[in-house]
Amino acid sequence: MPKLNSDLCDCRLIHRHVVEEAIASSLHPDEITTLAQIFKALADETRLKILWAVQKREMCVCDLAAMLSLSESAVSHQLRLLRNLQLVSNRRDGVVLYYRLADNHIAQLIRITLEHLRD
Amino acid sequence: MPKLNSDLCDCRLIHRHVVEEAIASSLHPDEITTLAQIFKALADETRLKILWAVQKREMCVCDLAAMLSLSESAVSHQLRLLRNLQLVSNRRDGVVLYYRLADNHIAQLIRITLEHLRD
DNA sequence: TTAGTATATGAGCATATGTTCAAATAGTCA
DNA sequence: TGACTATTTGAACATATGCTCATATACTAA
Repeated sequence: MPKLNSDLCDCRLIHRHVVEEAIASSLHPDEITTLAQIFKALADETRLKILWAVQKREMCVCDLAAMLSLSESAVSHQLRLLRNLQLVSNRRDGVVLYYRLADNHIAQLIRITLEHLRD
Repeated sequence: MPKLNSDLCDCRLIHRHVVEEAIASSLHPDEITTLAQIFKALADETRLKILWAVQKREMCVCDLAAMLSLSESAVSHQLRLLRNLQLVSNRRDGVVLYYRLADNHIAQLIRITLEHLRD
């Protein structure tokens, strides 16, 4: 947990105990980093569309490129990012790589957010 | 809904019906935009910390700055962004502005995501 | 092996983002 | 009114991001 060091902090402190309490109940730095990472993955329209599409059935890179009207290279770059975060996984069938959603939490997260913004 | 125009699309099409089905079940462009916007707001460690802090009790700008070890200007810029998205709201008491979470869905979203990454 | 196909990768580039700094507002209190 | 405080704002700057283009890799089939 981060700790308030009043000697090093030259900020004005209007409500010291509020700040101390906020720091005490703050999230673990690792959790914050991971949270931001997940939300970053979802914070792009191309990636959202990819994740939404491969949630239902697996798709290959050129199909995704056709669907998105984007170059296969652009799609491949985004897939690498999603792969690195283990949000998608792939299966090779000959020359073709089929991508699918690897983490059902993610689809759920998108669906929940969608419901919230609909009401 | 976006529509596949095979005359304009020069992409290779390995599985035409898969692409068409993906396009048919794709999200509305406005929904995609709003989704990305919400996730973008959550895709930054500073903003996550702010949202997490003001969910419990309202805090003023300088308190947040002290908590985050950031300049008040930096915090103010981020608060403006969150205000524009109506994720936080404020209350003035004399010279001091107190910020609080305006949208409980957001805190819920963070909590849900947190639970998911914990297991 | 060789040609061909599907995808991945790296460099480069334009735009977006987060912070700092200096200056502007807005409210308070003498 | 005028000094003071809390916050906002705009410009500037460094870094991050998403795409394109050219090239490399991996597998297939002749």
